[in-house]
Amino acid sequence: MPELPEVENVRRDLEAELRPGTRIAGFDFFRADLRDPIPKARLKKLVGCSLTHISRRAKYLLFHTEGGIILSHLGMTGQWRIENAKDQKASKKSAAKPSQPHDHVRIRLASGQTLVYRDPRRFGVLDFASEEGCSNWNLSRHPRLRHLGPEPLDRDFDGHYLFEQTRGRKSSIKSLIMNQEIVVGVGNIYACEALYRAGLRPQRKAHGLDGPQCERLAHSIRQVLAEAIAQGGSTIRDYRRPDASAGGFQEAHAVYDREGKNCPSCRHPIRRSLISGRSSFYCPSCQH
DNA sequence: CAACCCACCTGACTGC
DNA sequence: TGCAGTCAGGTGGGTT
Repeated sequence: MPELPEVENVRRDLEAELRPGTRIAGFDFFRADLRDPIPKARLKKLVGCSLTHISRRAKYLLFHTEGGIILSHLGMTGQWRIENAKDQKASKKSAAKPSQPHDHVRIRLASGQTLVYRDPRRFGVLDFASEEGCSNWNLSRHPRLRHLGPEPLDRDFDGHYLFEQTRGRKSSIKSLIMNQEIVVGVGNIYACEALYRAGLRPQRKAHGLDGPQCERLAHSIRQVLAEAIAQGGSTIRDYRRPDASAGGFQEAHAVYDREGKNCPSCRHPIRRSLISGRSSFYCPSCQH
């Protein structure tokens, strides 16, 4: 579900809602595992620690506490929401039960707020990401983060870098930009949209792109992600911000999920084809 | 090794 | 109405 813009919006919304420095009062686990087992015992040691801030690396959310870092990946359908004390009063007799189907974990805070993780398909991840008692552990050593490429909005991601990465690569350019070892945060929606903006067909071989094309593509990736962040991300079906509101960027999609509809630029019908098993949308007239 | 296929899960939607 | 089939924003393990 969520790509970089959606995860970044969740991060911002949560951080804006939470009182800084609030302590973790407890955890409620309604599920032993998501994609992988949840390290309940490790997480429970964070009770009493204060939550200092929330950051993001790639599509991972990182909840920083005095006692370590909670790492969260939303998979396809993961959502975080905040319940306030008055919401919980209504369900206080069922405090040990989830308030919605597919609620898997609840983090109770001393402020009275509760962070709730919900994930119907359970493709998400919840992990503990640092050594006990050490909040400055080098996150790049974590097995889940170790192999990640650069952030697309950082300086080290540009056309030159992308050109270097495409050399000798026989995969499609779309698969390449969705490869999190090459560049993080780009999923199916934004890969399609960035390739449209760059005028490149998604099935083009990566090694066939020249320098200026890589320059255009890197620029398009950065641009589309930045715009999507500003619009609150894309809501196709499941994605919700922590306050349950939808994103707005789906209105700006030129090609994604628009098979048969008109290209906003030339009015040709948008086509869909499968690339590595993923639906890929493009304009046969504007993209070459 | 690079590049693919598929499983992992649930729910929504389609067509018969 | 129901039921089978298809598809979905991601990732990683196994296989070509």
